[in-house]
Amino acid sequence: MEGPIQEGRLRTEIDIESTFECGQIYHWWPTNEGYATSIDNELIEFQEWGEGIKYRTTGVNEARIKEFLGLNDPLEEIYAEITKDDLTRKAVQECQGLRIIRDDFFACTISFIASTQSTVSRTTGMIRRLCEEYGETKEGYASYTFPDHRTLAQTSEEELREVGLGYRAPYVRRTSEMIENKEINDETREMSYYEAHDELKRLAGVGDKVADCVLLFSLGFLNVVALDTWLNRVIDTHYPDLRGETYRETADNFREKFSPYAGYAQTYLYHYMRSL
DNA sequence: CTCCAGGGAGCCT
DNA sequence: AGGCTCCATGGA
Repeated sequence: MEGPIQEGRLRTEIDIESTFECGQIYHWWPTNEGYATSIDNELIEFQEWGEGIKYRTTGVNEARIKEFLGLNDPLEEIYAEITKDDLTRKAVQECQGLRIIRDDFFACTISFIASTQSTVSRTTGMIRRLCEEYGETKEGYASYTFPDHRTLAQTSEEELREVGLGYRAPYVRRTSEMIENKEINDETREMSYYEAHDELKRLAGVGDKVADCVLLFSLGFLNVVALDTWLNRVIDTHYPDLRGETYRETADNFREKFSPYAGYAQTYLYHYMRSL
């Protein structure tokens, strides 16, 4: 985080408001003109620009910025694949420019462990306080880095509870410890979906839903869906034939219907339903 | 006061 | 494997 300030512009279709506020990332802060966050231990701020976005950063390179924001995802092709009915058409229409990010693995995992049995706004508060307490910032930036696994592994459960994690505090601590000690195989990007899913579930506080969030919002598995209360409601109300006996069966049915971009279908439906 | 929130772990059958 | 209960805590 010591490099010179770098600035740049990217011509692309993206709506940074929905991209940051749709519940796929929690370590972000509002600025006068846009959004501040961190990527891989460097700070960055984005704002809208006529033909796309502009940014300034302490050192994230452009390729990583494009990957982070999902700018390599073919939006028009994705829209064509996931608009299968009036509901998905409406969701795409209302959320135009929402992109799925590739968050840092550790930040994403801890964030979704914190999100369980809570709300997006409360989780955002927890994660912001966690970053403000254990991460780093720099003059001129509104954001903080996400604390590293070593730091959180060495933080006590009581201290973690003070940022509002509640009963999730021991999970955050234990998972940080497991990652710090390389107790899980970190080659998940090279694995099949089921293999990677089961590997992630070995982490403390990570079950089916959180594992799928990490696969989708960090590891680039765009055909993965996270079955939460909102998507379950959407399925029961609009796609009852997709309902299976188990989490896996239902998720597989949904994934098959919207393949190969079921994760985009899920994220657009989630954000659209929550905006009503 | 009760209920619910981007669920998961532990224990039981 | 599948079902039940408890887990903090803020907001409605």
